[in-house]
Amino acid sequence: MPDSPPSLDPVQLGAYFDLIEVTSLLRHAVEQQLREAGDLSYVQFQLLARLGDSPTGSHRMTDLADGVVYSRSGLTYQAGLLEKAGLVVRAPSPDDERSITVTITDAGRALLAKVLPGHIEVVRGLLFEPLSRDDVKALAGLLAPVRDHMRATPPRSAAPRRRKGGA
Amino acid sequence: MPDSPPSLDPVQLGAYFDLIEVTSLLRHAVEQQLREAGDLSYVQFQLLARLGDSPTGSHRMTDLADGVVYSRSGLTYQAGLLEKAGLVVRAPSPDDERSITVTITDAGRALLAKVLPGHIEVVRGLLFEPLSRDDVKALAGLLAPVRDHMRATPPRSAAPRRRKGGA
DNA sequence: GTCTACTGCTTCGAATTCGAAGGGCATGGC
DNA sequence: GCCATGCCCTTCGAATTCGAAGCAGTAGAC
Repeated sequence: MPDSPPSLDPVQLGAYFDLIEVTSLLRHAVEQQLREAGDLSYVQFQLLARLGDSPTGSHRMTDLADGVVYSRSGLTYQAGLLEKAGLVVRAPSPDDERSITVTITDAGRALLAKVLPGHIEVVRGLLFEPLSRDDVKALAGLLAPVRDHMRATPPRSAAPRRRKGGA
Repeated sequence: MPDSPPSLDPVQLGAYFDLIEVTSLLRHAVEQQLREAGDLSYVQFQLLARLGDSPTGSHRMTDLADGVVYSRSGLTYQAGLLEKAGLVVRAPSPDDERSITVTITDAGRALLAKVLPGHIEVVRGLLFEPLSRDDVKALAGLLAPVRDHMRATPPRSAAPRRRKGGA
């Protein structure tokens, strides 16, 4: 069974490469800013931001891990750091006894509020500076379906190596 | 000195979040595929791909590091692994005695050829599946100026806190 | 009621990452 | 020619990451 032609369009290839490079550069810049502004790593910031966004200020561990695309063990580690720093609190979920609910503290909100403007400044300066309002709209319109598609796609396992006789 | 309003448009925010999530998911999927197909990390694959793309099959260490947005010490480590695996060769540059030229070997090219189809398959299936040809063109058209802008922006230091008085 | 399968989080060890510090070559001023 | 400055790569230590294994709690079958 012959593979499909093993190459992407030059345009696709360029888009893919640029996507990787752009996010890498953005991530490095953002990490540096967060480190300087509040001694936070990007993951930590993402976690705080996600908690701060929640109406209750809380999330389950697993949901947080899925939200920021992170391993569970890594999240345990980071949650430990954040808790030790007094930025979040962990408590067993009243509902599921095995579940842990993470809640942002006032200190966490304060730190978030402190670093957020600088963060946004970097993102705007690097990512949105060369884009018009319509450009951004177009970009958002392109990314949304991709995001949904990726979320829907079997997230982990499902190794296609499985040569099921039938399929 | 009043800051600009410290928030991004909802559209901008959505685009930013989706960008991060999409690349994170893509990266995880790609890493898993590369690991299974050829026991390569993403960085290693990027390095091999970059070398394979070069007309000479070679690059200086620094250029490689800049190309894949990586730290120099990290590159030294990875180059060591790749060399130990026989996928690349390191040699002092004939020109600059202090510079090291990394060259991909036949084994490196072979491995690259072996994992590339699967890699492309994953990228196409996750990133380009929900996008039309015109969508991809639009995406490429949006990312290119951002990439150039980021490249032009002071790559490392130069904390933008510097209120450039004159220029 | 009990057993089995599944979910949620944590611990553990190994691998990777980065920044700071160090050693060697190159370039321009004198 | 000689020195100061800067670039290029490497070593070093500390921090972060992940997957596999382990420990609970939950849900459904019987």
